[in-house]
Amino acid sequence: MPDIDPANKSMEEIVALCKRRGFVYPASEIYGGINGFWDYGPLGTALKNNIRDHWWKQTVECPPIGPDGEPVSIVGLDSSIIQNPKVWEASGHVGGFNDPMTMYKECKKLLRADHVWYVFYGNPDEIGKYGEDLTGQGVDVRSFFSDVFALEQLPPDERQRIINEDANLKQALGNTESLPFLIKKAVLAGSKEEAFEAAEFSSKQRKAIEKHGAKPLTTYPLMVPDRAWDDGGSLCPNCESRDSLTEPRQFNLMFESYAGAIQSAENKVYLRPETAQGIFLNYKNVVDTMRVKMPFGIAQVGKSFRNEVTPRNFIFRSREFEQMEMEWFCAPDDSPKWYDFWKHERMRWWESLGVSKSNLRFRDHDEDELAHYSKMCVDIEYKYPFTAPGYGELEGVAHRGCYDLTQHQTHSKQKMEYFDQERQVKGQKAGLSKDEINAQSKYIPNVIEPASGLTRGVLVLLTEAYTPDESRASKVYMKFKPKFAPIKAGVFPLVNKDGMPEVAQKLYMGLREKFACQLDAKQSIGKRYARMDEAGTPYCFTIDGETLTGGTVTVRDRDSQSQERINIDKVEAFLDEKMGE
RNA sequence: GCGGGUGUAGCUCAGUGGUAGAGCGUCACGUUGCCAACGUGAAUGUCGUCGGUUCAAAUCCGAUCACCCGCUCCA
Repeated sequence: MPDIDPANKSMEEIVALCKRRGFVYPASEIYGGINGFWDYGPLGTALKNNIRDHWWKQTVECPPIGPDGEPVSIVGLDSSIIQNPKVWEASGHVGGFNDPMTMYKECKKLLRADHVWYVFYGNPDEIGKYGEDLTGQGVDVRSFFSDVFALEQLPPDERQRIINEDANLKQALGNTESLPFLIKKAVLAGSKEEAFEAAEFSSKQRKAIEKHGAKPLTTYPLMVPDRAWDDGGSLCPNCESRDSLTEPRQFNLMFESYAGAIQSAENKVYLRPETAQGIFLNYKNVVDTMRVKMPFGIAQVGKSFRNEVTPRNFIFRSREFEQMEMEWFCAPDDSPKWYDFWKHERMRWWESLGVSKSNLRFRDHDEDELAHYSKMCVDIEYKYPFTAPGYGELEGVAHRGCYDLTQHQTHSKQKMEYFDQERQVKGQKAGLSKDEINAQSKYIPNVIEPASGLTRGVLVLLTEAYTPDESRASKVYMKFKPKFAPIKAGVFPLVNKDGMPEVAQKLYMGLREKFACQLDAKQSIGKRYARMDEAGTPYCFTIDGETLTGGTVTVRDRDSQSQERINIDKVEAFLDEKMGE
């Protein structure tokens, strides 16, 4: 029984085999490579295409049966990588996710600046020198903090009254994502405990603050995310050194380019960081032209681009990668049912690729790590050699609510509402009022998004297939499920004479019309088997003396290395059957 | 971004200042009777790149790039 635990597989050896056998090459290698990019060789391309085709077939052409016993309906799409830049403003990718990073000079710990809280010691005049638009909402920081500190002196009831009357404060408090909201809520609360409650700090944030709180602070420490000042009273949660933060650096996570020959701010465009937005952009087109009705899905496979801070771990995190995403549109009140359905459906799908159950798991996201768009999210994780005994993300199934369509409705001024006629009819039959019927049948759909990394899928199948075996000549073989193997069969004359090559040639010519296969008469039979083991070819057909007299060939099984004889006329049917399994 | 490590033939690696090496693989020819058999022969390198020191650099120094490990990030 081969060892299937990725913890015992060496990433380095997998990378070496990938190069040696033409699965994955370093990109632009002859120029010294380029950080974060990889090229897929002939076998890697075949493997990737096999996974992609299977996903497309199982998602678009032959989708599963839904939880109600009805077949689900999903259509395909191939949207442009470059879209109107407003798309990324609406989606929140511009602005919201250019995470600034900051580092403690003392201990070299790197942090996301918005995960750092800065502690002020309470003198509004001091703070005044940072007078700038801290809030991003046109609120001058000097007067803002003066206001806040003035408020702090007042009894809670009085504070609340003033906030209610102050349009500026109200506005700041209106946006729950905004910085002033957190600050003000924290400051205006009556105690530290209350501040935590009021500011709705997550457990993680709380912990960081608690650590600061161990130091002598004023009664109401101000936790200001998103900004660093060299003299701003910061305290490293790691080494507890004071005031040693560097200026936050802007990390631009989207690739930029210019549409048109002249580079200027007006024609700046972005390479998409996810395929999903292309689907949302065409949601209306699909509804209007494809006779789809709720619930339904739109699927897309394609390249995406992210300027990862640290591309690492082979093709696991590269800056150019490929996604297989499906956006499932449904009525809001049906969304938990579909979230649950797709969560389990996607896990089944990965298992159907031959990935061991023991190497896969679900991981539900904590509330405080959810993305801006997401209500619920679960990752399907795989135990990669470089994460083992831990796991790393392979696919995310996110409940995106109506976030994206609402955003696009707001930004584009195009109606994204769906009128659900089935619900209308149902309402009429139930004798509901017109208003009630409208309320139930008019809605912006909710979206469940199973988004998997195709290139991560390649990595998983490579890892999963990689099987060291000291007992065989190649010392290792790639145990792909036959359906996904880049080469399905080898055809070998046992020796290159006595009419065997001619028979092998004939068999090969027939098979190649249907299967990716290779004819090989060179060198010893053992070498040929060994080569096929490393390429992961599941079956090898060998023409020997008996073929010439009895019309049978041997089939050599990659995994067991055992042989059986079958009639040469049955080879195609044999492969057909094995590929279907 | 930081710290550590590595970089020599397709792969694995030896080579600590004096002519660029081995094993495996690849290719050709011969052989072959089911698991990298054997014989003969062949191709393959700006020693990651750039610069410096030196009569002389794969080797010493500096910079840079890529990969690996750890930290960190990953919408």
